[in-house]
Amino acid sequence: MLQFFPGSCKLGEMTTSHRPYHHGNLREALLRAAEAALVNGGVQSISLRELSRELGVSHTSPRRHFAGKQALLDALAIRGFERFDQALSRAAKDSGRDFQNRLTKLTRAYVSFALKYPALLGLMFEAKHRPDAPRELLEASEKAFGHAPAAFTAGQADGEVVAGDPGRLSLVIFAAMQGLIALSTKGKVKGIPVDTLVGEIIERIILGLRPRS
Amino acid sequence: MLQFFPGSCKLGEMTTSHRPYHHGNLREALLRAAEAALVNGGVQSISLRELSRELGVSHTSPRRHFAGKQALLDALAIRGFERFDQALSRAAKDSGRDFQNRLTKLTRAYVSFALKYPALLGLMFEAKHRPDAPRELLEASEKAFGHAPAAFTAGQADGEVVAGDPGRLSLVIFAAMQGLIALSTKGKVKGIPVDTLVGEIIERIILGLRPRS
DNA sequence: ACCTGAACACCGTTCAAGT
DNA sequence: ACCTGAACACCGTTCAAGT
Repeated sequence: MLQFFPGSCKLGEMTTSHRPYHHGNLREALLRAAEAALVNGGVQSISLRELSRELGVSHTSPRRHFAGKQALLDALAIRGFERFDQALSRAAKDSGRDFQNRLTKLTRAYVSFALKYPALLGLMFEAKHRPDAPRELLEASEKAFGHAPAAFTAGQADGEVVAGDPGRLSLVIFAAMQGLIALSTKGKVKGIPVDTLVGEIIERIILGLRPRS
Repeated sequence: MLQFFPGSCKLGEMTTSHRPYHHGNLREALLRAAEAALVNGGVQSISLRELSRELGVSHTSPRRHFAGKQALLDALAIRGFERFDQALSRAAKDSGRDFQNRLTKLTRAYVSFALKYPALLGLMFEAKHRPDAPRELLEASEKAFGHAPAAFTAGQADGEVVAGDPGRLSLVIFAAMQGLIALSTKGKVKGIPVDTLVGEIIERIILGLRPRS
């Protein structure tokens, strides 16, 4: 499954041979192929040799772009966190200032991401929890996970949420969603669509977060 | 690291050779060695050949006890669910009838298990979510996850919990805990001990579960 | 029954060599 | 710079053979 990458051949770098010496953008191609393998057969199915074969390149070529297999997996995770951050940014932007609405939008974006890229999300968490996770990965993760606390800060300003550290309060909702996703298989838990459960859980938790009148 | 297993040599099965032909209880030994490897280096580090080497047995011997590597991992997961179920059973038994207390005990047992056997819990979930997971594994999982719904049923009878399907309501708390564990590394989230967070989250969620007066 | 050794088709990683 | 082929030390799985 060969693919074209827009702008992968820089000006003046065209080669005349039928099988070009340079792949053009091997790094990008490897990441795409690796994600495809991840989706199809899980992390276990990602093999540098197999990826190289698919891309018509020697099995040692990936070494030019990634220090090893783990480095490729980390790069995949970083891209995942960036994509995750974009999805949450959009959700936060599209929602109004109303706390419950904003939290619901944010949460649905989270769950939607998890259902769209389950294997990738698993890889992301695994990578993040590795003791020698690279700094860039941790930064990307922290950026993405900063959206919920921001919503809680706004909610407190509007008197919709009890006082307390926003990061700590938002943990409740994020943890619940993360767990719901972990417990679910293919968008359902015990036959109930996750989307339905999301609404229920948010309502329950928000009731617990409201200031006591 | 050789170990003795009580009762591993059945009566009359003793062999006189220095290096016995029969291992005695290879299945059990493999499972123990596999769990040790899991704890030390993760699922990736479990190798049938390496385990065989450790146990002084040929690398094809595991085949007599497990259909393949996946079967060994599944067996490990089933044992994990059984151990998990025992821990939750004990917690439910030791707690009184008070809903919040019982739920807290149950939840702490869950979190405690997760912190004690993080790699095993990961393996358990992974195994459970595999499309071709064996029936025995799913049964063990369902048994362990039945304790929380039971607590909710009791809570409803005492007027402590809103009406609704217990399994569905308990999902909130189980999901939150599962997620908290997933987000945490080594018992802490952002430097805050998970044990502290458990109490906070349970309180918040229980407020949301109380019937509106 | 239970275990073995050789064989097969894979891995990731290293390294001297090529353009 | 970027890529290659051979080599090394591993895998899981299969299979005919041994006791």
